[in-house]
Amino acid sequence: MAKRDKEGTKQRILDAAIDVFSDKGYNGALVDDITKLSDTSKGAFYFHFPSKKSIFKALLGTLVERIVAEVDKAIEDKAGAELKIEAALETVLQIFSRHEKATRLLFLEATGLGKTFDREVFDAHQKFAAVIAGHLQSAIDDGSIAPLDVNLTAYAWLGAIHEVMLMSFLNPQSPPLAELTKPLKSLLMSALTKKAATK
Amino acid sequence: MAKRDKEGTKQRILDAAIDVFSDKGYNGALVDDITKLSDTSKGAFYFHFPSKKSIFKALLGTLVERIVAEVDKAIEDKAGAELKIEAALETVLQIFSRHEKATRLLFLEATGLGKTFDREVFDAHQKFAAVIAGHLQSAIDDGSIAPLDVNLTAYAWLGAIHEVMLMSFLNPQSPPLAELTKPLKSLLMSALTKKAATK
Amino acid sequence: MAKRDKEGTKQRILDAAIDVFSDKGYNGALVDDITKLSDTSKGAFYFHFPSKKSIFKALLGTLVERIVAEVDKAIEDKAGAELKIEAALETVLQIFSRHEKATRLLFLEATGLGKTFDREVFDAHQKFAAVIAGHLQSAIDDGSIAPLDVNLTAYAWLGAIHEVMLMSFLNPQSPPLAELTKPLKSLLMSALTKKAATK
Amino acid sequence: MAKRDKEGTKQRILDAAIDVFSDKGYNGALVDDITKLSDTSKGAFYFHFPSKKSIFKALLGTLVERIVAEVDKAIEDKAGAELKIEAALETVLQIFSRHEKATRLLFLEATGLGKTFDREVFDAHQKFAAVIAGHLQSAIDDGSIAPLDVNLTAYAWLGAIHEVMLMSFLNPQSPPLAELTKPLKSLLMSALTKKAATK
DNA sequence: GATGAATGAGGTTTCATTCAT
DNA sequence: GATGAATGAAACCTCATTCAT
Repeated sequence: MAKRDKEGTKQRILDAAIDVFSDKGYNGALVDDITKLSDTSKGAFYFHFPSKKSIFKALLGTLVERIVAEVDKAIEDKAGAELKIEAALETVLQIFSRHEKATRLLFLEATGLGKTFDREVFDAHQKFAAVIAGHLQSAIDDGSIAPLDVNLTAYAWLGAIHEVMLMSFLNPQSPPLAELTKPLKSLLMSALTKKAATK
Repeated sequence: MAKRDKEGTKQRILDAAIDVFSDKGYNGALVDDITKLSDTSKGAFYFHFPSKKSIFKALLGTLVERIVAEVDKAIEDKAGAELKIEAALETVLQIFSRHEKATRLLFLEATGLGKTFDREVFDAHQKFAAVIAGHLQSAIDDGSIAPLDVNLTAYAWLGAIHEVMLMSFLNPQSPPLAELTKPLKSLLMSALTKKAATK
Repeated sequence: MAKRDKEGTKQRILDAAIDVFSDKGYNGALVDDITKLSDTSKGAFYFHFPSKKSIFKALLGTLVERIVAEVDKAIEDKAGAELKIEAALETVLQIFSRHEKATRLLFLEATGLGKTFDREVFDAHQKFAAVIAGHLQSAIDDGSIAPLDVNLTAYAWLGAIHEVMLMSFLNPQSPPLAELTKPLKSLLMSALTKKAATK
Repeated sequence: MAKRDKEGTKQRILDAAIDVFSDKGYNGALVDDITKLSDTSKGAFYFHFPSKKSIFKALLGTLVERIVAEVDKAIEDKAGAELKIEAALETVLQIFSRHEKATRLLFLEATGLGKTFDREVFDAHQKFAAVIAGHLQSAIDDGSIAPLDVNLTAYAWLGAIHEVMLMSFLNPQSPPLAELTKPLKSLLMSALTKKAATK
């Protein structure tokens, strides 16, 4: 009906949904908010998605994959450089701070919904953790760092990142997320025992 | 059902509210659920609290203070021992895992509600962070550990703890939170540079 | 419990009720408002009155009688003077403007309650009309004015008075009720054909 | 029940609302009563009106305008005849007695609601008074009647009409409003000093 | 006589979902 | 495919009334 019909109604709805959900939380977001923002209609919404729940789940899945893919690609490019794990960490932080809304949605709004989305939240977090854990493991395998519980560490890192982001969102006086990236990376890295490139 | 208990009714409502909110999330929790569980009535609920929002806020405030107090006391007792900061960390973890419901409420259910409770969530997290930051600072001051950004570290730790707890809640196959306590503590501690009691 | 216990709890409640009802209307007035303003309690209220409805009815009856009595007495004193009917009219207007709250309650708040208080409202208006009609009749009987439908005239006058009062209450820029008294009296009187004291 | 009528639903709701409000008063009228009588649904009601208050206000405004317009038109037609003011008065009375429900709503049910609808009630009465005052002024201007306070007179007349209507509604034994029309008109007219068509 | 915590029926409003067009 | 008026279950909250103290 409007301008760029190119983009496709479904995509416009999905885009609007990210904004609305990340702004108001799952329950606070009305289907009407989404249709208004996307300049579509209730009918269009329910033509493309069977329910409000379903679009939220779709969003969770999609976003995780999209971000994980972006992280993977970015690391791949950067690799070879210093400690791969450091690159991974930096990339995750950068990408999270770039996709602020999506991240907020994945880590904040998706939580606290009772048992409704437990499965999806768990999966999402797990996928991120898997990326981190994978790179940690490689670093161990190639002897860059001393062995450690990669799983626990991955979740701990994820949590640390999440919390720092949360506080930066909530605290208007906090420095922008971008500025927190470097010190946070240092902090997390410092927990690793660097195997001195012996010899 | 009768006029019993005197002050008891309000407390019973608060207790029930913790259970219901931590079980179903803020929006999923019905005022009716709370009154049923507390064996009171809608009227009693609204006599003691002006709204559903208000009891939730009251709960957030109360729980933070209660837990922070418990942590403080526990650390005080233990103090003198090894690295105080280690005691603090261990205590936090223990207490969190003991007050599972309250913690779940503070760290999970209170999030994802749009901007409704931003202020309260922020305050709650800040108070916990302040405890951790405080002990980190003392450790720095007395030369136990090398200087670092105590604030950032406090939030990172809080997030790490939170995320590990979250995953342990969500993943039925995860080991109980209690078992994760020790390794998590080690992980977090390892980020600190212990000033070798030189010489 | 409070100061002038002399006045009696029941009376304090009745006084408060006039204020609250005339301020907020019947439905808008809460039993709690009345007990708060009278510095008593729900228990006291329901000890003295079986229901909210009942105190309102009691009030209607009481006020009408009190005001009618005051009018009667005032006229009696003044009588003999000029046209009795003019004295009556002036008195009614004066007394209404003195008991603004009671009047507002009787003529405004008591209306618009569906059929609930129809009987009482009808009675109240009728009693006032009867006073006016009575004096009109006397004036006719003693030949001061030409015969006319005293009943219809009485209601018309009552309505005219009521409406002028209403507008003066609602319109903040209206001159005070007291100032409207004289011109209104003239207007109403001018509808009467004064039998020139012939001869 | 279906999607029929297009614009019809809103009008059906408005029509039903007039009936219900004039029957039960504002507070006594339930939104459910209105939806039942209009054979629609709660959803339809709240789709068209944001609140119960709002439909009531809408009704007040609409009805006044509709009736005032009808009066204006009727007078215009009749004009030229005798005293215009007499035509106006007769018309108002006729129309009021024809729109009994609407009138009841405007003059009775809208009152006694505390300060909630003061503004609207004031406006409604003012608009009616303005019509009357306007015609009175013309009569003065063209020399038909002697000068007088047109505003005060307009309100007094409105009140007289209102009260007579009210009593006729409340008193089951009262003659029908139609029969009261003529005598009331005479009464009100008799207050005017007819400038003898001199010479 | 008085208190005020407690009751619970009932009211207004919300909002995901449906469906005729 | 899209529209948006309509549905109605369900939620939050109100407030007259009760009753143990």
